[in-house]
Amino acid sequence: MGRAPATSSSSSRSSSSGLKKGPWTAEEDLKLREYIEQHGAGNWRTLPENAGLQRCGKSCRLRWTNYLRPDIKRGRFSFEEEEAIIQLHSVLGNKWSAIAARLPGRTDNEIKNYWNTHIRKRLLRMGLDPVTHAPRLDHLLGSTSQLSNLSNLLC
DNA sequence: AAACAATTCAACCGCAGGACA
DNA sequence: TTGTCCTGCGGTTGAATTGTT
Repeated sequence: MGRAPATSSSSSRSSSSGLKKGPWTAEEDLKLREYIEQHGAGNWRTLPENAGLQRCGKSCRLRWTNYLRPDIKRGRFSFEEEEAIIQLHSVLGNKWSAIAARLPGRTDNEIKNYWNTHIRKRLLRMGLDPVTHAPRLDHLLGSTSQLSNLSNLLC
């Protein structure tokens, strides 16, 4: 293994190699969409140059898979979808791509974001551990001091 | 209306692993 | 077997948006 990253490690919005970073413009979206519709994705590394984009292939692939793909279902998650995510997460854990594969039209990135911003908090409010889905011990005991007392007893 | 805090989510990074020469 | 290229994944960041005081 071991090679230079495909993209600049700089956090600036345009790398020293001349590649653009940050939010995509409508014009860039159009270029990428039209290119893939005509030629297919093919090689992501060479796609930006062929499509006339000042982006790295990785950025193009991410934009396509998470936003531009025609089969993506946008908008809020339904109650059924949310329940499905919780159920799948209890079995698969943080395997977001595996969960996304079972939810047509949803991307792993979208599910991961939704989990971290909505579902995780909902489970915590319900007194459930978002990792194990089991009732939280500290929540049941009501305070951290009681928890430390318990751990002292166990030692 | 303004300032500040909290939340959301698009986009990034680093790494793992498959394919291939 | 080893090194390189490429793709895909999970975790994280930070700008934009929304809510609260």
